Amino acid sequence: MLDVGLIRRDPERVRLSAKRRGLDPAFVDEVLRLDEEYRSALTAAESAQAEKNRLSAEIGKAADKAAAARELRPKLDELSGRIEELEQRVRELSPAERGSPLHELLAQAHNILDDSVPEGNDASKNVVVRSWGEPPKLSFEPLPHWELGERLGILDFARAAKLSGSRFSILLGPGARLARALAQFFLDRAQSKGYIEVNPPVLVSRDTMWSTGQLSKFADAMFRDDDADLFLIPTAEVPLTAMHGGEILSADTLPRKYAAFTPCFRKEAGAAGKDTRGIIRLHQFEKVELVWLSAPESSADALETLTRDAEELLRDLEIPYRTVALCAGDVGFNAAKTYDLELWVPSSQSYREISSCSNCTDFQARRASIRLRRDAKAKPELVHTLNGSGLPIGRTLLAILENFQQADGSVKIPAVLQPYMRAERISAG
RNA sequence: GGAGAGGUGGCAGAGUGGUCGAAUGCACUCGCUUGGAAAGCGAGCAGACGUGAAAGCGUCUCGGGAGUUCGAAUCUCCCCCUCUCCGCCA
Repeated sequence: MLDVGLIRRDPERVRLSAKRRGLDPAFVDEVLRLDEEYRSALTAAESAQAEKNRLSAEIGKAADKAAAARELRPKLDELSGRIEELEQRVRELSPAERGSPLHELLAQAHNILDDSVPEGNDASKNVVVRSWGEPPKLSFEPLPHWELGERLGILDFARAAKLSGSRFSILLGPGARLARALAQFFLDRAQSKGYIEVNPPVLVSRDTMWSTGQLSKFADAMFRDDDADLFLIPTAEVPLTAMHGGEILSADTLPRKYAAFTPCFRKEAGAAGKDTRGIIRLHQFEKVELVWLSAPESSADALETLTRDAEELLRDLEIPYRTVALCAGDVGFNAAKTYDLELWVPSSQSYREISSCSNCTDFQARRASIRLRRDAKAKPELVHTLNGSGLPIGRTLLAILENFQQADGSVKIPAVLQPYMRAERISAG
C-alpha cells in the first residue's frame, strides 16, 4: 500500500513510477481529490465531537447532573444528529475503510519503483547483471527432465494425475531423497548465514494474505477454504513477513532474517497451456524462502546480500545461472526492485527463472504495520521487507537432472549434495 | 465438539457509569547523587489520524464489531482469541 502522505507531498514521483511501469497515473489525481474531501469531512466531524465532549464533561462536573443534563439536552441531541451524518461521510471517504474509493485506489496502487530499476515494458528489457558458469557441452542430445525422470523411475506424472489431476508430480526413491537433500542443504546454508529457521502455518487468514499484498490482486491464483476463510500460501513470504504484523521491533534486533521450508500452492490460472510438462510449473511445490525485515536505510544493501545468498547456492550446486535486474514493466506489484535468478535448462537451451529476490521497501510493512523504533524517544517507523527464494526444490531438482545427466542416462549428484544423498549418482533400475 | 475462566499500556496489575488514555510496581530514557557503580531522589515514557512552522490543540483506540446512555475500560448483544477440564483425533 502506498502512503497517502507521499502522494500528497510528491505526487509527481508517484505518477512517474506508475508511468515507468506502464500503468495509468490518473489515480494520483483521484487520490488527491478524495484525500482532500476526506480530511475536510474529518475535521468537521472531529470538531463537532469535540463540542459534544465538552458539553458532556460539563454535565459530569455539575453539582446537579440531572439538571445540567436536562438543560443541555436539546443542544446535545442536535449535535448527535450532526455527528452521525458527518461520521457517515467520513467512513465513506476514509482511506482506512475497506471498500471506500480512496482505500481501493491506495490498495491497488503498485509500489514505487527504485530509481535503479532499468526502463522497459517487458521481460525483453531486463538487464543481465552477472552470470556464472558455462552451459555444459554435452556430447549427446540432452533429455528433458520429465523424460529423464521417468526413465530413472524417480518421476511419475501419470499416477500424480490419477491422484490430483494435471500439474502435480510424484517423486520416488532417489528423486524424493534428492528433494529432501536439497531442502536440508538450503536450510543448513541459511542457518550458517544467520537466518532463523521457521516452520510456519501454510494456511493463513484473509487478513494475513491481504497484509502482504497477495489480495485482492492475486485472489484468483490461490487455493482456499471458504468455510474457514483460510488460504493456502502461494509462498512462505506471506507467513514470514506477516509474522511481525502489528509489532514495533527495536532497531537493534534488525535486520531479522528468516528461512522457511514449506509447500506452496498456486492455481496457475493465467498460465493455461504454459509449461504443462515436467515439474517447472505445478499447483503444489516446495521451496525454502528467505525473508528479511530491515531498517529502511539498509534495505538496498540487504537486497544485494539476499540475492548473493541465493546465488551462492546455485554456485555450490554447480548449476550455471545468471542474475537479471527486472525492468520497470516487469517488477511485481509489491516490489520496488527485483533480481531474478535464472538457471540453465539444457533441454530448452534457455535460462529459466528460479528465484525472485525483491525489496518491497515499506509497501508490505505499511499494510501489515511492521515498524521499528530506533530508541526509547523515537517515533516508530515502517521497516522494509525483502524476500527471495533460496531456493525452490522442484526447479533446482529439474536443473540438476538436466545439467548433470550423463550419456548413459544416469545423473551425477553435485558434490555438496552427496553427503545428504549418501550417493554419487542416480541410475536407472 | 461440550463445560468453565479470561482478554487493560513493553511486562505485571488496579480500575464495575462521569474530569480515565487509564492507579501502582517493574522495565526503559534523561537528570541529580557518586571517584565509578548500585541504591536513593526528581522528571519523562502507548499508538494512529487531523491541525499547526513549532509548542500545542483536537479526535479515536482498554481483543474486534454493534448497541444502551448526555457520558462506557466499566452495562447489553454478537464475533474472535487465549487458558483449564472433558470428549475425539494426526
